[in-house]
Amino acid sequence: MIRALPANFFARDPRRVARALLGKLLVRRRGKIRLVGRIVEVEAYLGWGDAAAHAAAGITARNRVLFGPPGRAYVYFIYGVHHCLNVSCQPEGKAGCVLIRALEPVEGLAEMARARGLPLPAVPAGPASSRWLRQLTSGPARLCAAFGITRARDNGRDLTSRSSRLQLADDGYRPQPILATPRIGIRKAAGRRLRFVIAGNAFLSGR
DNA sequence: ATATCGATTATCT
DNA sequence: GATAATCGATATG
Repeated sequence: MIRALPANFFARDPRRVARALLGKLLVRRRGKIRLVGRIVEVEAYLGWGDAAAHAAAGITARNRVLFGPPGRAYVYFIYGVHHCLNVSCQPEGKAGCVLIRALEPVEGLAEMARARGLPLPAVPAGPASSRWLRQLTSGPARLCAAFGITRARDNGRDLTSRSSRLQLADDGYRPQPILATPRIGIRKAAGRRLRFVIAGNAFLSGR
């Protein structure tokens, strides 16, 4: 039994949402195909007093989703190449979000591989294929590619509605322990420990 | 094993 | 005109 997370789940401080999102599922429905990944790494970006957050300079054409209702997809394009997925937090009018940084692939692996431009593995199991599995969704831009998430397609999308093609869902899994570390790839506010991971999980981004 | 670099564009100064 | 919440390729020890 899996159940979409309701809007009120996201209507609070991004730090609490971030921790609560670990172990939840990202689900993309495309006709008969279903893509599913378990969230293992996230970062919180605050609406106020966080120099690294896109919301820091106030509302702009790009970041306006952050100031809207909770539980919406904020998708941005970066380095001229990549997309990244966030979910808006806090009640409407107050900014904040959580960046989804890594997933453990659960369902639709062949579709994800195709979307990533990766060849199917010659061997379906064993340590050789764990490297291949890690390539699929271990990174914020990788998971967007695997799930076909783009700004044009998904920015502003309601992730909480029953009919949404893209959802965040709970299947009852409760991870632990959770580790807090500094966020990745930012220059400002680099010391704050607002990255949260499932400790020891094999599908975290980076080294 | 780690380090550096290029890609390519939206956004903001 | 500079910068960026990244990735993958290439170079080097």
